[in-house]
Amino acid sequence: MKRTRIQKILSSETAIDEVLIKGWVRTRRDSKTFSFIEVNDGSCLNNIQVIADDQLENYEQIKRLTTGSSVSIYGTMHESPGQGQKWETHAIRVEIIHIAPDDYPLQKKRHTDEFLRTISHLRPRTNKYGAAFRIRSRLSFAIHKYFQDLGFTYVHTPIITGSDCEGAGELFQVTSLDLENPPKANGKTDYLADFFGKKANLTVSGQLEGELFALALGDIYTFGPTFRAENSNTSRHAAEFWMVEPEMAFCDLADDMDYAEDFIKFLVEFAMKDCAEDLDLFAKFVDKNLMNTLETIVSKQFIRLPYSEAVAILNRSGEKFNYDVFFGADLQTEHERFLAENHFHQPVIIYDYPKTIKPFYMRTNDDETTVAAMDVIVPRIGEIIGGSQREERLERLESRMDETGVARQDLWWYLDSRRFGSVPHSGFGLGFERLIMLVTGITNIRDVIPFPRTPGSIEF
RNA sequence: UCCCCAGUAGCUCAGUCGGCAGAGCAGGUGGCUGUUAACCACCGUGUCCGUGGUUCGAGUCCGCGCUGGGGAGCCA
Repeated sequence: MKRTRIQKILSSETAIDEVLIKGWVRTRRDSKTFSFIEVNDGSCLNNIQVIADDQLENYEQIKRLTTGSSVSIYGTMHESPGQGQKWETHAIRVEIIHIAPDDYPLQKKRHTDEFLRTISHLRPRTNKYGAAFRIRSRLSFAIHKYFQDLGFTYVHTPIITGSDCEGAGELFQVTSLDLENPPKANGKTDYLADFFGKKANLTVSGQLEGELFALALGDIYTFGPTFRAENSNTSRHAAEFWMVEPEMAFCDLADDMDYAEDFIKFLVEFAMKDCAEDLDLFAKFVDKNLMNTLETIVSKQFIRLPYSEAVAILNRSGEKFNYDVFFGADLQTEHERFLAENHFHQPVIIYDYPKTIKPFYMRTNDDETTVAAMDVIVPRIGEIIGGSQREERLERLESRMDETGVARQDLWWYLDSRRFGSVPHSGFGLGFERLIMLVTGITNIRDVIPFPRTPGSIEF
């Protein structure tokens, strides 16, 4: 007999005669002539309540079942006379697979997120983290569903890259050289002797390669791990994270913003429908205002605000900021959060930033001072998407590279895309962990990724 | 990298003015009960993060370090 997932049993409309349940004991309560065993198998948030009668041959052992122990239970399904659950299982046979000793670190009561982070190998066994990682899985699927249904092509851009000028932060170097004793040429490390014959790094973005495929396949997206060696110590940054980067040919900044807004709305709505039970845990215990926030995202049109107007609003606000706001200054977290949380109370897309604060590949606007860039700012998280229309005009692109100190010869292949059938195109990057934070109300990025990598921390 | 806060039992925390280390939960034993963060009684638990100092005496005050958290920058 095959095991039945608890999710399937509990969601059943009609009684299932016989079931084989395999899972882990969450808690046990003894009565006079029987014992209630709560079993969870990870397939859903809820446990199934098993009634183990004292007539069972191994009842003495059953009474020693501890939290965390693994069991296999064969029994019959019945409507539960008690409150709190529709179905329960009356055990015919309880096989104890493994008893967890009493130093099992997870207690039945609440633990802090900080403690659970020190036992990341066990935290998926808790309600909260089980729910978070089920949602993470469903949202991964939703990303593919969204783009595949629109006819986008999924592209696997490289993880190891030879270009160090992708323009987004510090890089992790990849090498097969012996770091204790590297080969030298003219007193310097000789990268000709390294694995690829030149310096290599982990990718900080698949965008540049993504553009090449958009200019061949039309609409593409990437979804994969991304690495930044920044010494960032915040609740919103990790050294290894997952990013979604769509890139669309024949697409201007307005279309780009339309996609970004529609995409976020789709994902939030998907989670609300598809992960209702898990989401309910977060609405109850993590963020009481979560459902309001999510409803607002789905129902309200995002505010679209040129950077210059954002600066004007901030200056008019009378709010005291730590950083001054003026045209040409990058908007700080405090400014973005003020706009999304205090001023508009909803997601805001800020666009047309001064070119002086943006990278070389963004398209220069007709005013010659701004570029066709956009950031999507959401309450509580801040920036969740950053994107732009790309500079498709070869001469403009080359002069921007010269201005910003990016060597043309290193990106000859990128420039080729503007040499042969160049077209207007746009794209953006969405931080997947930040999306999960938005959807669940979890406030630390370390708690939405199974085994977080941050400066000084790579356990598990 | 910078600023601020914290570190006491397996977990969550209290610890007054510098004077013998203490609760809840978890665990054990017994009881009660179609229970559901079950309940009641009893029992055990310590490198007070490390290190140096001040003091008759330091969990408590001071210096340094480590770890964790919050905020900022970098960004997704």
